[in-house]
Amino acid sequence: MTYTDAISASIMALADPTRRALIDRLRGGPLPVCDLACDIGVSRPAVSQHLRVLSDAGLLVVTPQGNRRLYAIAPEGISQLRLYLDTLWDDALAAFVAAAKEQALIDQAKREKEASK
Amino acid sequence: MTYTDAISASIMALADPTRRALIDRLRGGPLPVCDLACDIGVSRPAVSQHLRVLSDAGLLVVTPQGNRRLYAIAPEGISQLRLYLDTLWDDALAAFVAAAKEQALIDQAKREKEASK
DNA sequence: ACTTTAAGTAAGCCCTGACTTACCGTAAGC
DNA sequence: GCTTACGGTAAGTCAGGGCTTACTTAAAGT
Repeated sequence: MTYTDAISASIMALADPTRRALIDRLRGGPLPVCDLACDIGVSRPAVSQHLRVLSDAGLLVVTPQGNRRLYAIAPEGISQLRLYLDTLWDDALAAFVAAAKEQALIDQAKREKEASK
Repeated sequence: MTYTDAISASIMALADPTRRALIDRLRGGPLPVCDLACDIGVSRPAVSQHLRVLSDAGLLVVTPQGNRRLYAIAPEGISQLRLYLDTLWDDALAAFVAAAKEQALIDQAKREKEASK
C-alpha cells in the first residue's frame, strides 16, 4: 500500500459516524468487540465489519486474548494522518499569504490609478 | 453547527477521492471552477457539487471575481481537523503506554508465579 | 466430550451519495 | 441589447457500502 493509499484508507475509514464512535470509545484503552457493540447502537457483526475496515486502514491493532480480541487505537495510523494534514495546512497557509500579497498589489495599483486621475 | 459536527463534516468531505483531488489541486492557490473541472476527470456540475460540500464543511472559501468564482483552501478548516487528530493522538498514546505498563505487571506476576513453583 | 460465549463470514436489502444531462441566472464583451 | 462564457440548480440513474439475519469457527468452562 502506497503512502497516499494509506492516507486515503484512513480518511475513508474515519468518515463513517459509527466508526468514529468506535474510535472515540477506544480512546480510554483497548476493548473487546462485545463491549463496543453494547455501547454503540448497532449489531455485533456490524461492529466486526467496521473494526475490520479500521484495522485495514492501520488505525487499529488487535491483540487476541484467550476467547476475546482486544482492539486498540494504533498511534502510528493517527500519526500518518496528522502528517498529511500538516503538509496540507502548510500549503494552504502559504497559498493564503500569497493570495493576500497579490491582492495587496492589486489594491495598490488601483490606488495609484485613482491618484493619477 | 457544533464542534463535533464541524469535524464530522470535514472528515466526510475529505473522504471522497474526487474531493481530495480538488483539495490537492488547490494547494498551489485559488482556482476557478472551470480550471478544476478540466484537470479532474468529471463534469463541471459534479465539481460544483463537490465544492459546495467542501465549502459547507468550512474547508474552502469562495471569492467572486467578476464572472468567475475563485475557490481556495480555508486554513481554519484544516486547523480544526488537526486539533481533532492531535487530541486523538494524545489519547491513543496515553492508552498505549497504559496498556504496556499493565502488560508488564502481568508478565512480572507470571514470572514470580513460575519462580515460586 | 458438551455447552456456552466471543467473534468473524456470507448473503441480501436498502439507502445514501456521486455522476450525468438539461436548464437557469449572471456578469463581460461586441 | 444580444450573445457568450462561467457556474449553480434540478431531476434522475446507478453503484457502493452499512446494516441485519443466519451460519461458522474457536476458545473456556463444567
